[in-house]
Amino acid sequence: MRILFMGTPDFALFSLRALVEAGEDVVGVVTQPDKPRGRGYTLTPPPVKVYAEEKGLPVYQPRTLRDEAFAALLREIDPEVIVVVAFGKILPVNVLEYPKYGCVNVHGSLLPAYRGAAPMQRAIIEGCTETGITTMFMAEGLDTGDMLLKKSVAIDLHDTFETVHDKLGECGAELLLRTLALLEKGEILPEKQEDALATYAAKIEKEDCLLDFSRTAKEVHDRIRGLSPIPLSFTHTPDGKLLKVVASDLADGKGRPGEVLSLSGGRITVACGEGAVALLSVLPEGKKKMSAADFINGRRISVGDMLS
RNA sequence: CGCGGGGUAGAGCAGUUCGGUAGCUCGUCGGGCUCAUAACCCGGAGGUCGUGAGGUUCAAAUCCCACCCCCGCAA
Repeated sequence: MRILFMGTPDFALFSLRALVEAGEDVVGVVTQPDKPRGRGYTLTPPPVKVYAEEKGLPVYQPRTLRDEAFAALLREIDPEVIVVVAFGKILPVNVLEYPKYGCVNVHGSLLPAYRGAAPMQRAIIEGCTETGITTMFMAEGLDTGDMLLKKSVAIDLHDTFETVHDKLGECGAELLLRTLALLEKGEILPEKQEDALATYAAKIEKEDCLLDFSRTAKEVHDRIRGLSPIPLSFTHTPDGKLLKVVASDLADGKGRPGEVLSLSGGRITVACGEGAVALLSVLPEGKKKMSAADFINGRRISVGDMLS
């Protein structure tokens, strides 16, 4: 099959790499335009572009898919199937309808749960013990298309966005290959989503990252790991400085929510509304990630301090 | 020139405003206490203070100049 791949970040790379390594006929890669990022607004290419160029694949970075220029490009490339993984743009109807085999999307949740932008993070934050990958045909609505294949992946108490992201990335790649193989043979049965059961995983906003220690220890811990290592949850030390939290664990103890209960064992134990969490690794404002032990040794925190 | 923080012993920091060759916590090494210990006590080692046969000065980690590197925010 002539495959046109559309994707942007690292998550999409798992799938693109799998296609390439499986010898699939990837005839083109569409990704977001380079964007100014980081200090000094350096123009940075998306990960998918970097990889695609390494492999000598044609890369396209249209500003919009909704013009005649892209329609013409599509006819020129003439894909039989379009694979979309974390692309970051909505596909217009004319694109959705173009390929003979349709547009296949790899989504990081067990649909219809967690439709939307941040399914992995939301699943962890909400304490799920299971999530997964769904491949589906793309439809006009947001992640509403008919489902093709599904595979679940466990989330354990110490998984983070990073570990789940990688597990699902690999799982997605594997499922994508199987989906395409079955699709080509016509041996796949699309299944409608039960819209009544749908939930949404909204994009992560800054306010999602502020820790609320009045919640239960489990909820605080789930939020910390669901946002680690990107973008990281945060709180503030008594001097008003930002303190991001990289890693945590559940702990024993009780006190006023946000109160630092103990600094022993290289752990910063903080009281929550119910129970306590131990901060194991942090990122102070203007500094780099460090262990809680290092932060403690620098004397930047004392027992009794309130984090907010 | 988007905003900002920083480069001082293996690690995390203080000291720089008011120049006078450096201190804290941890680690490490040795000794002690203890049934024992990641606990405690005593002692030690370890630093060209990012770079510059730079500038100012009797004297610079501390002031000035240039350069290199790291990081946070915002996108």
